Amino acid sequence: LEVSALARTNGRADVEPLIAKLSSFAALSHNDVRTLNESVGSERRIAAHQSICIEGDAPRAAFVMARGLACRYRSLADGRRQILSYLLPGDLFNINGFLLKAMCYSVVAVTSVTIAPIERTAISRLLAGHPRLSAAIRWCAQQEEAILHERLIALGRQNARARVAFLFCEMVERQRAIGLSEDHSIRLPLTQLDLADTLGLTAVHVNRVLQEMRRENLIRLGGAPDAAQL
Amino acid sequence: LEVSALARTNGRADVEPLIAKLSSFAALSHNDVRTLNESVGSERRIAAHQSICIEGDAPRAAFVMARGLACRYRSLADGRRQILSYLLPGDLFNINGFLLKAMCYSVVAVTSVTIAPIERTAISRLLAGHPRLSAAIRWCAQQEEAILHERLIALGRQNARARVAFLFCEMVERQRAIGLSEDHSIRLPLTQLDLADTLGLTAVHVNRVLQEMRRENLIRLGGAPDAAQL
DNA sequence: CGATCCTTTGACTCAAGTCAAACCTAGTGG
DNA sequence: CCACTAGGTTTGACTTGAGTCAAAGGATCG
Repeated sequence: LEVSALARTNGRADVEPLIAKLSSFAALSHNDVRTLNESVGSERRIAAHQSICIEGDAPRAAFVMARGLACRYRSLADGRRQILSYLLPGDLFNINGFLLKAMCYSVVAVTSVTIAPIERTAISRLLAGHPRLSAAIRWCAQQEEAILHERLIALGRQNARARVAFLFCEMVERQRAIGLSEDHSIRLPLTQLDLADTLGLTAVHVNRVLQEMRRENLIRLGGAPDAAQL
Repeated sequence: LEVSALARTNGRADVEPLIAKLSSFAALSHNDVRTLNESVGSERRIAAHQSICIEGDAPRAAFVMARGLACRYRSLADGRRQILSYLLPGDLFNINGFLLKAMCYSVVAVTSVTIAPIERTAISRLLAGHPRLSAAIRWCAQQEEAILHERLIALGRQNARARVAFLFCEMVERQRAIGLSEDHSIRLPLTQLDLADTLGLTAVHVNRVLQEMRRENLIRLGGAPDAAQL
């Protein structure tokens, strides 16, 4: 919010990843694409570890992720937190946020992130007047729900090893889907504490599981040090 | 909304609970109510423990819960299962189901249940042509997402006691919201195994927690034996 | 009067948490 | 350049909440 000084251009933001994602549901018309482009405001840059919105705030706008990695989380009274989901380029969030009085979770940038706001009126126009876009967006929501379900199953019924494996697979699949990975290696700029807060574990235990997996050559951590972000 | 009293026609199903729920988001017009009534088909009765839909099936129709208690769940390869959410009267499900090729969870009736189908075409008509209804339905979806988030936090970061407490509170609140409970006592026709499958625990451990809570008079299990269902 | 689910109990195990210290960067600023 | 920090990662020793197994009691219902 404060960091937005660096906002890229005067013009509209990059909705390329979103278009790519929606297209994999149904081919969008030229008109659909134009509508999308006109719906988003000028993009905003947010530095890593900066809050994007905070639990309890009144919902201000919806956003499209253009670049980077962010996560939704809730923090508990005792200081622990639970990460609820990750936002990758192309993800929409808070589309229905205006219907509630307050955000019930926080969103923070994990890496440096660029987002493109979508105004309330643009959302209404889009959902009401563009059946195909509207369906595509509902399709995204269904997918997010499915991911939440998967995570619930992981936390409820899988041990630490399986949870870690599951999260890695999710991230690989999602990054492949939006063209951020060609093979099975991804950039995953999360700390072990982040993983722990996602998977309902402690950082110490995540560490042990990761070492085990490395020892078995199930995963390979490679610090490709090129700073290219997500 | 007394309007709906006259809606109990011969053919159509009882959408009273749904109307009540949507109304708590925004007052519905006479027209909205009529539309809802016309959107649902004739109601179907489903006996306890009968499947309503099965993971992998092609989505057939959306439903409104009219009476009873149902749950969505996924079963794992090793026979265990995870319950994802409960459906109470007034809850919609599978509204966006048509957008995926296959159901990714199963739904089963916990008690005897009556549901009212909504055809695909009715959904489209409703979402496209009735902004207020459409918003109300999106609002419901937001609430469901919030419940999923709560459950995720419970499974990820709370111990058994807190998970049980959380689930009971959720059910009390939800039943009060739709007028199924006046005080803080509810009908919760779940076995301890159901609770375990919801909370990521074992039935044995749920049993121990429940006993502890009873000993401390935090809860009181009362077999009010009148067979009145949800 | 079995048969079938649930619930309870007890003894034992184990996956994951806790605590605490050491180690490793990468970044900062003198 | 180098000490100084501050996150993040490892390690080891110990604890504990929840799972497992197995058997015994209720209910409920043809």
